[in-house]
Amino acid sequence: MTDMTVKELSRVTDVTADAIRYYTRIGLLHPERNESNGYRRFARTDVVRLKFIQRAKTLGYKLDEIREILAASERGESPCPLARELIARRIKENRKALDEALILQRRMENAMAQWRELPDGIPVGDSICILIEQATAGT
Amino acid sequence: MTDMTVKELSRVTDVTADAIRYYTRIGLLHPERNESNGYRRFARTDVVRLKFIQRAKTLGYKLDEIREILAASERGESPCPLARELIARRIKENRKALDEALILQRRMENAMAQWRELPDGIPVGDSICILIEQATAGT
DNA sequence: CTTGACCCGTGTGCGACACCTATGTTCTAG
DNA sequence: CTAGAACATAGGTGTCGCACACGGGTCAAG
Repeated sequence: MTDMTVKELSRVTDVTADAIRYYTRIGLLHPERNESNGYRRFARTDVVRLKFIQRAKTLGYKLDEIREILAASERGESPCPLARELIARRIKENRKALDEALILQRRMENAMAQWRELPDGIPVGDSICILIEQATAGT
Repeated sequence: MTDMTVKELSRVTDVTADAIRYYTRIGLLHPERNESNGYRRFARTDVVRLKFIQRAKTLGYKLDEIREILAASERGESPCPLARELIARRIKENRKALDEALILQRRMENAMAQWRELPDGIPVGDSICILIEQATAGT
């Protein structure tokens, strides 16, 4: 009786209907189905669950990690050790991506700065774009 | 006669065969086909082209941007104005991603530090994982 | 009863490949 | 000359987190 459709859950949680359907597909939510029309029927507990998912996402967890955390919780186990373990991995991986993005940023900015002194060129022979070739000459 | 197979081009350029096939599919390379067995046949110019693609990638260009640059070059136009324009966009977008990754990194590290003082908890009532709920309490 | 405004479900697309499967080809030993 | 090993190829699927498109269903107002 207190069940909600995708759209209603969307309004309450401020999560798009598409995202909710996606979460359902990958097993983060498991609504029942309305026999007559096949629509998903979400319970009140799904509101709590979905809000939790949003929170976990802001902490960097991936959706399949969130699924594991939810699963542990459903089994009555403490998901905390898992949460600690997983966030350590997220921190490490994000740092790596961060460092790579920083290096790329510097490389791009250096190239653009260097190019301010250089004229455009017409492709000749094996040259395709002199700017790009010049900026990556050392590789 | 001087044509190469995917694998040979792969060895020469140090680009995986899968990547070469992918580039072919999306139109960055356009090899001919061996009539008898359907294999791709790359010319010497494709070596230059593929090496250029690699260089452009290290500068952060996306593959469809590289395709535009190559296209301009093939038409005999200077691809340089385009290259300048596109790198400015890459710099902006990468900076945005970078900033978001930095914010996330801080959020994760703060959470983990905070959690060192907190005990694990068993899920009770609406609580799924007290650590995650506690760290995101302000949102 | 019909028109129109919503809403639903499933399926596809994105980016840049890596990996897998089922053939197909070439090389080698006997 | 051939059986089988060893290698190469093409095409398809999986990745991540959704957004978007398509075709159809539902419901109230007129």
